[in-house]
Amino acid sequence: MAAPSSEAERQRDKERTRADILAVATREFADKGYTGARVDEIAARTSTTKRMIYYYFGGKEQLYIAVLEQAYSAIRASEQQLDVEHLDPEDALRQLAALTFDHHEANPDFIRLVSIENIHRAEHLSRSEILAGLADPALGGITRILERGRKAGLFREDVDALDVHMVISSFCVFRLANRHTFQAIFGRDMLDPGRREHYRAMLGTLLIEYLTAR
Amino acid sequence: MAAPSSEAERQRDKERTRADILAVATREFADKGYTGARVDEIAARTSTTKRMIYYYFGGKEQLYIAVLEQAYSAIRASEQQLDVEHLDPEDALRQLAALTFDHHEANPDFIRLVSIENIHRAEHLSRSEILAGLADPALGGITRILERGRKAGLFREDVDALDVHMVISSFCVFRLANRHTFQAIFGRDMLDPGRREHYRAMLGTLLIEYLTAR
DNA sequence: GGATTAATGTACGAACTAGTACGTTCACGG
DNA sequence: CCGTGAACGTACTAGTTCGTACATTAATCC
Repeated sequence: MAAPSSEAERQRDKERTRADILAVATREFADKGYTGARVDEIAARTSTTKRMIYYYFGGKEQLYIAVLEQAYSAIRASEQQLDVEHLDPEDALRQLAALTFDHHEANPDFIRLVSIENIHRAEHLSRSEILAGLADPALGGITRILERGRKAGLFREDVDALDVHMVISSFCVFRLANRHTFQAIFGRDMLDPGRREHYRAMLGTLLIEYLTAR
Repeated sequence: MAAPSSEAERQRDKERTRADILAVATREFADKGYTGARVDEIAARTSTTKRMIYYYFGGKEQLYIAVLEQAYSAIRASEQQLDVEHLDPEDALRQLAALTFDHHEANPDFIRLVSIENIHRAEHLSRSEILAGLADPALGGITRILERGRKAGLFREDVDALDVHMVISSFCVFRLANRHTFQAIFGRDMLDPGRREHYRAMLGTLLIEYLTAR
């Protein structure tokens, strides 16, 4: 019975096992934090065993770093698909902000991982090798829009792309990351679909009014 | 040798022991997170023993809740001291934003506790009894400023106090809570003293330009 | 000033958790 | 079709961590 080496369904599959572990680990770490996550729990939810986690990743910490790297890479990849060069600066920025808004809302696990990593003072991310490639995708688009806007005399000069990125991120990240204490204290769910458009538009206007002031 | 019951230095002091534990626990929880914090470590850093943690607080979780409650109470108390009724709406809002900015910067442990509590989906804060008193101090000032600004025809109508509070918090919280990954990725320290005034003024202008648009 | 209780210290245990030693099975090249 | 190594499973261990039983000392009340 010749081996069906033509992929599809093999009993032993390096890639699939690795991906399975990584997916389960992502949920577990995002859910419980690095310290709260349990290797045994991750193992139990995979279709393989704990032994394989150590076989493929080496240990809990390396697994966590692999999770972080995959999560960041996925987000940045989707950010790079943005094309707003054909729009005028104001609309371009509104588009970009709205897209980031959508991205964050669609990826709550990523936001949680970022929060968790910040609790750990980014000690794992700092050691990661993918670090170098993360800044550009996030800033490139903003930089070009800002340049065009300034050349047209529309935008103020005392703000750089990183500042703009920070405002966008603050707004989008806070809405997800802090929604639980916010909800507990103020009784408002920042993710309520009925308020979604309000916030999405608000961020764009906030940016534009600030950048075009005077 | 009659007892020096006139306070000052007693060997056994309910209040002092409790306060000591609470202070040490605040640092430990803010530093390591709820799961990462170690009861033994907290005990070791107090001038008393682990036994006392269980004697006064009952357990790790109750201690954590006590830490949360104290931290929130302290912050809200300082917020209530704000008095900007004598300023015109624009300056009043700028003042309020700047004060929040300063508060957050001065209390990094509080910000970390909030992040940590959000990772746990506010399950502890939700059960706390001080919850009811937290919303008002944070919103009262903004509500009054907004009202005055609207009556004067200065401010837009489609934004409420909670929205404004959210923008202020996003900005201030993000700057502290996410500074580590931000620094790792972009190489910029959002807490750099040289950029402090820039960000502090930026938040005020951001709000005012948005609220007074058109 | 003796009894009572509040406050404190010590030593220990039961449960959990990351990691590993060792054994097994499947795929694949020759 | 068989040897070899990659992929996988089981059972265990060493160390940690929350919590407590038990013993003790200081303050306070009558």
